[in-house]
Amino acid sequence: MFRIIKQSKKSLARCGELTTPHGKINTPFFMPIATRGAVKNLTPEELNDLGAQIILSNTYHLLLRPGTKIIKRAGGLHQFIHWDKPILTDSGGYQIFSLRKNILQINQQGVKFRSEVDGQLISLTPSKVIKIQQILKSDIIMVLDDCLPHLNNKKKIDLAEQLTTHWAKKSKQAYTKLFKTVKNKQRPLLFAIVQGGIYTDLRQRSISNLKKIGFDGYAIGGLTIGEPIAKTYQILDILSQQLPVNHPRYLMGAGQPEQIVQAVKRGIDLFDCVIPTRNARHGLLYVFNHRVQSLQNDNFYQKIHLTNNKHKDDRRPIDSNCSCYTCQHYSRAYLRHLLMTKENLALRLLTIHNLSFYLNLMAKIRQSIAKDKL
RNA sequence: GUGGCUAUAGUUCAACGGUUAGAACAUCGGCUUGUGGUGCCGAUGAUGAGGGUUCGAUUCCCUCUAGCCACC
Repeated sequence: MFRIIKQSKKSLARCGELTTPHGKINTPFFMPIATRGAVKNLTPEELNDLGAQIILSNTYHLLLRPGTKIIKRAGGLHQFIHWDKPILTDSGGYQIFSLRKNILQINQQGVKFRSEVDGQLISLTPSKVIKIQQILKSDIIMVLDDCLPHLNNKKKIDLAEQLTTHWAKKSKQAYTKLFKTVKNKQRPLLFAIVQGGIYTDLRQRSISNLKKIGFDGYAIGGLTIGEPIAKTYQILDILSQQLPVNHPRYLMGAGQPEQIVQAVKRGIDLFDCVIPTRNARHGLLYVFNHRVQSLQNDNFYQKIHLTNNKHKDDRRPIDSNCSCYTCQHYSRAYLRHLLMTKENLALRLLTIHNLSFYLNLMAKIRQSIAKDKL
């Protein structure tokens, strides 16, 4: 399922190969986000050309719309959205966090909440969430988890960790039952989620209990949600000592380019984040700083605010060293014009560039690990 | 040419005889971490010109200028 191809001699970074029903993924890898079944503004062909090996969709959002019935009739999510490579489906645990005010009840059984779409009462249980992801024909199934805002007191974080672990156990039971008769190669992977906030002892307890249950991969939740970044790295340092070495590790929701590099050095294999796609839509573009070769230096990239007046008549591309479609054909002046006049083409072209940057970053990371430079 | 209406920020509109003339959009700058359907925060920026009444006028009066409408 997961094979480590190269372990860096310099850090805990490693290159790996993750096998799923819809193909293999070379890690470390970044998953573009397709919450509702589409990476905003791009076609699957464009994603493929950019080098995307896997995308992330969201169980919660797809359950609300269009609903499992429609996707089931379409033959699964891959067929429905015309993407034949792997898909990871997030469980909806994060939406418990971000949509907290819609929650009516949360306990060992699961969570009850009002749909923000039409107000109807919806309940999710750990096993139901696994079942939905089976219907979607997800390649990597995430367990339901309880992710609290980081400012909560330790007692609450403690309870959320216990609840997450309890749900993980229920998830594993449901998963085992559902896929009992499925051949190994057809079987989706099941990932657990480590919680415990910024508390070392809670994180350790979380990992220890999840390892006992046993999962295909281990995700780290509840980080980069507002805590100081030094704290994030500190927790990652501790987690990297505890997580099973031969299983893939996924840092959920992070982050900025330098954060990805730092996490890779601490043994993380998978990432997802809204930053490249969302920032592209708001005119914040990422470019490599070609004078800085080492990814160890946080200045290896810079950000361009395309809406800034200084780009008004700039005939250069966003990055003259970038080979993406956007940089090959369009000037900053034109792209700024498209953005300022709200032409849809701007969103598409800028998304192409930022995802190109992120996917190239991951390729550079893999190359650096191969050469023991990271 | 005659009559009427209008004149406030780059634009569209508020306001009131009395603190520092508001808002939206635009512009300028920043933010966005498992995406709550293109979001959030902040900044710059105005009473057409001249005179009069008044303690005080963007507000009331007069003249000029400009625009719009109607009539000839």
